[in-house]
Amino acid sequence: MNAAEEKMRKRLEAAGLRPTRQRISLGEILFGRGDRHVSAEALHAEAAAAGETVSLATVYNTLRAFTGAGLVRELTIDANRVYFDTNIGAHHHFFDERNGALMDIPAELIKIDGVPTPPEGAEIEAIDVIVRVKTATS
Amino acid sequence: MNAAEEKMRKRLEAAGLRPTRQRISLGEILFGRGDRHVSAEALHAEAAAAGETVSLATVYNTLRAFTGAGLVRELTIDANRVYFDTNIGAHHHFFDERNGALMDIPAELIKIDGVPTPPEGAEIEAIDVIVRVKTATS
DNA sequence: GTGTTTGCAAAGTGTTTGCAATTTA
DNA sequence: TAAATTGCAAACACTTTGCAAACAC
Repeated sequence: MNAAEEKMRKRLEAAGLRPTRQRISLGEILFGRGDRHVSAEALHAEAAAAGETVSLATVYNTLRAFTGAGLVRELTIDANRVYFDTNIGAHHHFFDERNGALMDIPAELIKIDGVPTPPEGAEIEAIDVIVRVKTATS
Repeated sequence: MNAAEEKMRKRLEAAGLRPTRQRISLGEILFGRGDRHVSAEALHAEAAAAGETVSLATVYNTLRAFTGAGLVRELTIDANRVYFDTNIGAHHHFFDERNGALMDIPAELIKIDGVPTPPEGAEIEAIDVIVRVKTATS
C-alpha cells in the first residue's frame, strides 16, 4: 500500500469526502507537488498521462467536491476556463496573458489601502489582485 | 438627423471604425449614460428593447471592434461571461457574487504597494483589483 | 443493502465562424 | 466597385446533467 495514497485517503476522509479511487488519484496529482493551478482539462490530461482512468465528468465532479470541501479554490482569471488553485490561503497572482501562465504572489508582499466600504448590506468576501503581464514576443 | 447619432458617428470615425447603423446604435446605448458594464447578451437585449435590429453576432463583432479601438475594455470577473466596461481608465471593481452586479472603484482610492518585479522578460500590463462582496441573503 | 460516485453520451452555455447578401466609402 | 460589415445558422469549447452500472460503507 502506497504511503502517499494512504495519506490522501485520510485527507479526503477528514474533509468529509469518500476516498474513491478517482479522488485519490486526482488528489495525489493536485497536492503531490506544491501549489498548483490547473484547469479541469489539464488535470484530466495529467491523470491520463499518469495511467489513471478517470472520465472528464468525474474530474469536474471531483474539482467541485474539492472546492466545496475547501481543499481547492476556484480562480477567475480567464473568461473561458475555470482554474483551480491548490493554494487556499490568501494570496495574489501574476497572469501572463501571452501564455496563460499563473504565478502566486504571497499575500504579505502586497499592501492594499483605501478599499472603500462596500455598498449597503454587502460584506467583503475576498480581495483579488491580478497583475497582468506580457512576456516580450520572442 | 439626431445630434447624439451624429456625435457617435464622429466618434466611431475618429476611432477608425466605419459608422454603420448597428455600431451607432450600440455606441449610443453604451456611451449614452455614464460608465457601464455590459455583457454581449445584455447589450443585445437592450438594443432589442430600444427597437434596434442588431443580431447577436453583430453585437459580438461590435464589442470586439470597440475593444480593439480602445473604446471599451474587456473585464474578466466571471468565468462564464465576458463583461465590457465603458470606463477605459485605470480603476477597480466591486463584484457582488450574489447578483453579478459590478461597481467601479476609482483608481485613486486604492493604494497598492509591494507588487513584486514580474518574472524575467515580462512587463506589467495592468493591475486589476476585484473586491468580491456578498450581499446578505434577504 | 443503501446511498454515493462514476462514466458515458446528450444537452446546455456563451462565443466564434463561414459565407452570401448588404452596406459603406 | 472594392472592401468592410451584417446576420443567419452551424460549429465550437467548456461545463453540466440524466441515468444506469459500479462502488463505498
